[in-house]
Amino acid sequence: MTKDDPRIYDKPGHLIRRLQQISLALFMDETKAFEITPVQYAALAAIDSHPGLDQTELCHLIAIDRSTVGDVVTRLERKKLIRRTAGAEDRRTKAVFVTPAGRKLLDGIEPFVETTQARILEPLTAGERTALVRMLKKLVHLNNEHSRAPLRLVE
Amino acid sequence: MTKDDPRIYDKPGHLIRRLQQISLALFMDETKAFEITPVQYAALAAIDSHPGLDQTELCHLIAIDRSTVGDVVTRLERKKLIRRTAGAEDRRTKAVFVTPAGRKLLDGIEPFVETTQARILEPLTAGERTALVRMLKKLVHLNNEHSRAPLRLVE
DNA sequence: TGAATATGATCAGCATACTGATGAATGTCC
DNA sequence: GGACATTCATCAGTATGCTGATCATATTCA
Repeated sequence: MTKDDPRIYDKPGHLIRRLQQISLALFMDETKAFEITPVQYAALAAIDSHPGLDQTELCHLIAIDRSTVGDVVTRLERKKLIRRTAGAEDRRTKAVFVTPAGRKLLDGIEPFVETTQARILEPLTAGERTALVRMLKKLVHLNNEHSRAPLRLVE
Repeated sequence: MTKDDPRIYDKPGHLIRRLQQISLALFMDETKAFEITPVQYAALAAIDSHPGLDQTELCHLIAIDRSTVGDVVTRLERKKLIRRTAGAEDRRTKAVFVTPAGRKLLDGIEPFVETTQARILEPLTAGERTALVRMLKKLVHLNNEHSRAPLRLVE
């Protein structure tokens, strides 16, 4: 048979889903010694750059849903990579901080994260890589408001 | 603050995750009257093109995990969009077929799926769109084996 | 001040994915 | 023919991500 169904293949949506699967698999393979997921890594790095931010600020920075950030933070806390304290001024908030163990993980994992990114783009030429990243940024920025968790930078 | 953390933004992996979020949100918005997800749509279209295929063949066609395909098929069956029968030759397998209701949905949803794809790529120029789809295909094909659910065409 | 509104965190429920295990049926090789 | 391996579907467990709701606290405005 081998009908290349045009309703599926060729579709950007389907290709994006596939690429996300592959990107995830490469990250997990490359960083398996650290037992951390891409989202957990993004959260940890963002907290490291913005110590004491609350969960809502965190989900704006890394563009994950408010309903998801609680779970992610709980897992990082369970692994003792971050700690959580009740907000000082606003008692509704919880401030998050990277622990020494978390900072150690961030230092150790960095070269493997770099390798992951290189492996994702490996099939492309140097020129294509630059063009792709440029277009991905353009798409993500200009479509930002279409996701429930739009990126917002902390002022 | 507004530190653009280079450990996150710029990274292809992060941009791909964001784009997948946006792509999903646009699909769900555009096709909400049909109450179907992108993966369910892909499965339905693939079954329509290959009547009677089994679940393993299906997951090779649309590149989802064997552990996931069962859930997806169950949901499509519950909505009466497909039906499942025990395999004739190999009694381990379950053959799947699109029902008339499923075919009707496929016909009705098609223009909305097209619109979704256009909305995803809307921020790009015509030339960029072609280039992006070409690069996505290249990445997905050449990285195919890196996902647990590599695409395989039915012979 | 006090009521309405907004916001932060959390929860329940659903859908997608992954890993790894199991049981049933099939195939292979000696 | 029978032991062994393989394959198909499924299940348990974990993680992400969404919708929509709830509760507590803050803020705003009449």
